[in-house]
Amino acid sequence: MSFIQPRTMPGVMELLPLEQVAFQRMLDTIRRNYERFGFLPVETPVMEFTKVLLTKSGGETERQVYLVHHSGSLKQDEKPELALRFDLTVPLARYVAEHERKLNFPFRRYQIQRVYRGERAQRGRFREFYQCDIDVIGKDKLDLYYDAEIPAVIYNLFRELNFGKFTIHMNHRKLLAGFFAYLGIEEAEQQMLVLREVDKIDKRGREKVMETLLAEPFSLSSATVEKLMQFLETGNGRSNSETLAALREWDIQEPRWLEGLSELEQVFHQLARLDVPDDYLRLNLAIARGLDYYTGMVYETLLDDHLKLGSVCSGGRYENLAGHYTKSKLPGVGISIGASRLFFQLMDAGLVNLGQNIVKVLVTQMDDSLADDYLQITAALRAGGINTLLHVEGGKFQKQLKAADRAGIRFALIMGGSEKEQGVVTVKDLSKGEQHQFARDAMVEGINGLING
RNA sequence: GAGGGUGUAGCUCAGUGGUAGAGCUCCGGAUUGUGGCUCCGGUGGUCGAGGGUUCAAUCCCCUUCACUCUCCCCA
Repeated sequence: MSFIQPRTMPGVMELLPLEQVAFQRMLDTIRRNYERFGFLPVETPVMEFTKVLLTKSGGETERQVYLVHHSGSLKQDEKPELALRFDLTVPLARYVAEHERKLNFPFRRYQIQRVYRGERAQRGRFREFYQCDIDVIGKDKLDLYYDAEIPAVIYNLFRELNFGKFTIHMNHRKLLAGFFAYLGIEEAEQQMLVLREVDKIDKRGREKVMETLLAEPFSLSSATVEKLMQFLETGNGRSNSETLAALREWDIQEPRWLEGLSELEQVFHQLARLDVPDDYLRLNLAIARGLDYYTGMVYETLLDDHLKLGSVCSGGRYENLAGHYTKSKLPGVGISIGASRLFFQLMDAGLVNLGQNIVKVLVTQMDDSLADDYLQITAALRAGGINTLLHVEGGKFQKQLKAADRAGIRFALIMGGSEKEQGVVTVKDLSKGEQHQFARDAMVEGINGLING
């Protein structure tokens, strides 16, 4: 008998139970913070009509879309009617356009679901992964306040996620566009290419990037490159307010520049009022976040002690969410956390605590003649809201403790003949090696005290 | 889409032209009511698959599959 090799397709993240517990915790924290800021949950189907998904078509995304058909449906040479979503923004656009009349604007939604991309397998890169998005969508216009609120969400969320110090890097697309126009680089396409090059400074080094920009196909003048670098490095060694002041000194009259600069000033002003400490924020003129549809503020969040992970949360402002589906103009601002990649990388870096089981107590079986008591104790603990497991298999007591320890169960409840006589139970805290005794009728309170204390 | 790398035990990897080892894991034990440490013992591999050279291939050659990395792009 030959077996089929049990394996998953590459590019999916399948976890062991305790890892899953840790991952779930992370998602819970994200959800809790999103809700605290008044975002409402939305879920959309994994599949959408291909027509709906591939509106903007072309380029990288289309190449990565999984098309779907069921076994009876496929007519040869016909593009399947359905496809798997590759992000949550396009489904959101469809959702908002479809339910426009029933939604309250500004519409705030959060969405934590999996998306699918036909990626080449690579470390930390998935074909199926979680995105945790929030967006605020306005009708016709959307107050700049929301652009400030976004970093406030990030700040509160990542504080609670507790991955150490982090920095929210911010930039403004209009400021960039204005500056490029000032440099004489008018075409958006060309700006994108230059920005992409600039984005590689960390990887390739400043000199290399400058060389590239001077050479074909960019062929920028050395004066232009000089100015560009000077601009991009404005924030280096400066506080955010100093950077803003330094930008003012350029004295550029390009309208987009002025608008971007003024918006940045307002956003930083409001962020201070929202109690987001300035050292968690950084006006970084060099970040440009790929996605072309951003038109205003852009955000990237980096963990200070793990810069290699890259941005763990990014997003920005866009002019019109659902132009393909409705006449209404729907500007928005939002962010996305790639939870699967983030979790995977944190696990890789040893930053995920995998020791904690959601099961808190293992009721051990010291004495077979007390089996009925163990059943009652187990039921009582569960009734008291404590996640409890009964080690019905019994066996050597040592092995029972070992089983609890290995499973990451913190407490072992022990009751042998002597406890039975005294009407008490012994609770061993395996994480500390301490033992406590509680009266049978006070054990729930006692254990809860240990869990919370 | 372009270019590299690697396939030997559950995991991480050694190794030799004469059909294989280590560490970790796992299982059992070290006086029968106390885990993690230590010690002892044990399970476990058609050496990715197919073909070729050879008396003989895990090792050499060819093919293939799988995995993986970089670029691209992104979460």
